[in-house]
Amino acid sequence: MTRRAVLPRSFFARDTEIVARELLGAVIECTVGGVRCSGRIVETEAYVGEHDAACHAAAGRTARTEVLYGPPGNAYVYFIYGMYWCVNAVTRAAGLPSAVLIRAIEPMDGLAAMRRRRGGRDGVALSNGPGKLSQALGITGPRHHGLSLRTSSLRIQSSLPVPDRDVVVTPRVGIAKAVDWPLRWIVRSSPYVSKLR
DNA sequence: TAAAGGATTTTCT
DNA sequence: GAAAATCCTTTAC
Repeated sequence: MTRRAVLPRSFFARDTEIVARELLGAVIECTVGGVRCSGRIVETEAYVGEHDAACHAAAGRTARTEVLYGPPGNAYVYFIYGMYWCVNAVTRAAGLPSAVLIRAIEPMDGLAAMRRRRGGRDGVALSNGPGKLSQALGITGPRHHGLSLRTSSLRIQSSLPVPDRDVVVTPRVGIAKAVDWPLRWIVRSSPYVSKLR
């Protein structure tokens, strides 16, 4: 089995845009009930602070956004549209609410479990979206918790960096409040990037 | 291929 | 009470 270093907190304690870029190629892993699933991150999105209209912290410090104000390297997991979960890595420093949403992964380990959780779907439909990959990896509540990405069963590990020529930045999708804020990073060659709108 | 509507619950106004 | 960092199905062109 390939050994990968779990990313240190210092990795996340930097500008959100940089972390979003460098998370491309990293491996996110989640073990539930002894079953380990993982995938290579191919799409991320940065949410930077209270002045970012699309960031949940734009609403200020509330019970929901408390995790965003905590230390970097924690996972901000939230429930959306009454159905789906989304996973973020908290960035910068405590008191500076910001995070990177993991938008798509290429499945690596635990294919059978991912297919089962995704209702028998396969191929890119397995994880080409933030709600899909969370479901495939088995990531669920409690609401907006702050599990450490170093010590919990949900981890992000280093991998080979994705070369610049294979990376593109595009405007955000699906967020009417900040469509002109180009903080969405994707691996151009990956078929798993989410659908453009 | 694109657009529209539904599912379903939390969150903040 | 309205909107939401989504996804899936159905309907229209």
